[in-house]
Amino acid sequence: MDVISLLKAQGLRATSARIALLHSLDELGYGTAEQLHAAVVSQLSSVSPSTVYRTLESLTEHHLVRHAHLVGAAPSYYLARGPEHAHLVCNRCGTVDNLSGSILEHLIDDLASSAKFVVNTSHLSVEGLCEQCQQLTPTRPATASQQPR
Amino acid sequence: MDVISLLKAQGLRATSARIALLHSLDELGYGTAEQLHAAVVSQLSSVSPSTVYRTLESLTEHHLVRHAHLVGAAPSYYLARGPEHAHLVCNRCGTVDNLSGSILEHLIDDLASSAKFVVNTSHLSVEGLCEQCQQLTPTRPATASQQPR
DNA sequence: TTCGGTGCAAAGGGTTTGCACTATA
DNA sequence: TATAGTGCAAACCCTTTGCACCGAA
Repeated sequence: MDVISLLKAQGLRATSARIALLHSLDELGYGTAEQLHAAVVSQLSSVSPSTVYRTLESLTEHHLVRHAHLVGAAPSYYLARGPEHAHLVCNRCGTVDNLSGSILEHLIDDLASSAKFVVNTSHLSVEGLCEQCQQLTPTRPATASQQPR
Repeated sequence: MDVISLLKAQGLRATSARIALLHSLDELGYGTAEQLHAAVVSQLSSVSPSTVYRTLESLTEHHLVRHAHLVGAAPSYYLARGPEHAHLVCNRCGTVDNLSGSILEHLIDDLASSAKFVVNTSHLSVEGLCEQCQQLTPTRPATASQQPR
């Protein structure tokens, strides 16, 4: 990932904090502000939480980053690659999968025709059990997180 | 609504704060802790926020109340009547509709077969535009709330 | 050199907790 | 009367903001 070009193409300065944040997002896939702050600090000590919050806001405005409400209160951020999509969140292992393409379209069409409701795709996240976790536990245990605190 | 019997059936004391909270939930349909606190205070002055939080927790444990993450960070609480269901939330007017029955089942079956994902119904809320709001505005304005602050 | 970006510390808002008091049963 | 429930105030946590300094361009 040429993170520096991405930033410069948006007229943003390629600071070490931003580079580290984009790399963290690339590695983690998804992360809350707190999780990302922890990840950035592990690469680059002494990055303040406020920088992470401000950077996420700025990157979101410049369409390099998007966020979704996956689980719990805090939004999870991710790199904006490709078109907006919905998310499948596993309540057991915390894995996040994209929900897009024909499966998503079918779901949208279905709700439009049966409930007369136009779904806002970018805000859609569906919790449940992924294929692997279905085999492990028929019952749903306490919420697990991909990145435990 | 015989709120007092509901409480006593659960071995809970029928205090004025709890009665007012249950009545507020009945009237509002859905509300965050803050919205419900405002509603309770308007009926019964001097109910502290902490009582509302503790009461919502207690009522949830006793299955009189459920909550969903409808919009934004704070959970919205509602009276637990009937089986658990999903929600359709209009981003424009804030209306919350139940998503249940065959439409919901079809959606669940669809995701199970196409994405091998078992949906957690009670945590599912779908944002978008309700039928009325589709006719008013093709574009999505700033988030409105059913109960503006 | 300039001004976008950052760190620090303080403020802010919503939620939780400890403790003494109240009021239901 | 006993104790579940409450009010108050403080503590808490996450997030935002003001301001002076730093460093990328």
